[in-house]
Amino acid sequence: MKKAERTKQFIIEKSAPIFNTKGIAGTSMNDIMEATQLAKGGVYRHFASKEALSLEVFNYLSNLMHDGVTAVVREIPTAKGKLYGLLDFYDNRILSKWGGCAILNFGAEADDTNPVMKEKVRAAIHRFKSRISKIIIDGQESGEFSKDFDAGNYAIKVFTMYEGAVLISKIENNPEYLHNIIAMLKKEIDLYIL
Amino acid sequence: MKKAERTKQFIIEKSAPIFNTKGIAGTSMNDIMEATQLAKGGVYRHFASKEALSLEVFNYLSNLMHDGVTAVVREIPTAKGKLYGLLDFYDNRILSKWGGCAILNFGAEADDTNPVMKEKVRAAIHRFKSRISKIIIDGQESGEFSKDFDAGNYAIKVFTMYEGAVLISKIENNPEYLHNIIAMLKKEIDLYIL
DNA sequence: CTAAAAAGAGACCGAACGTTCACTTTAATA
DNA sequence: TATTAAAGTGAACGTTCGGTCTCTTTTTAG
Repeated sequence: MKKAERTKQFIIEKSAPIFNTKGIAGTSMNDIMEATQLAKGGVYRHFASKEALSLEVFNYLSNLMHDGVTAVVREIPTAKGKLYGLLDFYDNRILSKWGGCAILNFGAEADDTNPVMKEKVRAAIHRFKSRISKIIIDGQESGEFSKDFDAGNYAIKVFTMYEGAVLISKIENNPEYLHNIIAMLKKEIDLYIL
Repeated sequence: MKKAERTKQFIIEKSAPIFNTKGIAGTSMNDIMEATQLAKGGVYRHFASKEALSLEVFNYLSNLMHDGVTAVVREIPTAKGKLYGLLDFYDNRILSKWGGCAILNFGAEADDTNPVMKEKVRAAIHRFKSRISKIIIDGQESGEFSKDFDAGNYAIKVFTMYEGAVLISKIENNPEYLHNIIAMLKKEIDLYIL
């Protein structure tokens, strides 16, 4: 009863970097068997299909990032500090870890072919944007940020520049691109501090 | 002697939207046969492998965009006009056409697994950035733009925001995201007009 | 400790995969 | 128009794919 849940989680964790680097179509169940050292039946007892596993893997990666940011942001009192902390988190954790951003990898693969995954990615993007917007609006209400700070606009800017920077950094093998983009995004925050 | 080249080009053009939407791993040679109405041997006479075809498809898509921008930019005299024209081109052509941006699609799939494709994507990104930088520098030399306009920085900003905007627009089925990002990028140009 | 229930192993399935090649058809040349 | 070279066909190959199922092993509960 408890073993099953542990094994299931184990499979998800071992599969995550594989799906995130090789893609869903590019990952075979043999890859999963090799990574988990389980036989076919051992994997298929916990997941109905490769597609079901891939969905749980995306959930796992998405939540991992979300929870990581949550832990960082919770410890910081100011809105500016929260935004800086969030940006630093993405600057430091994404590139080296598990083959980059899951939203980018799964999103680019799924958008035209996989409506179920596409919806999951959509939800993850929404959560990402909402958190940034909320921090800004809270900061405005507490008098930390100017009312000119357009929360929605900035959130989208963070998302787009961040995803683009992850892409170019990975293709160029150079984390400086992401680092510079994060620096630009920080600079923009400072413009609206009262 | 001439037929071969025509057929080869025909295969590339028919395959391009398939690879761009389904990915390399997600595209089968049967898909290509169906799209071209050719038999296996008819395709394999012109391409040594699926991988070879995918590389030529990326070249084709990359050049298509590049040449399209070239044609637009050539007709416009001012640097500001050229940048606006370039941005409008990407705003209008990418989303509806063939499943989005090839750099994003092929780049996200290839970065961890396909060094040959990765290098091709790298070159395409470089060409993209170089063109934008050059327009800005020319505009500075002609006295149209301020020397404060950081060409390299802006080029990277265009690339990252554009790719991120394509991603979110596709996932959300809403071209407005890309449209708004293009508008933001245009606004930034205006800051540096003398 | 024993019995029942759950978890895992791995042989097996049909289908789909990328690729090859002997052959037929078509296009180019003289 | 006849000849020949090139282009295209499609059956067949071995492999790998995702997935199933029976059987063994391990865990859990009484």
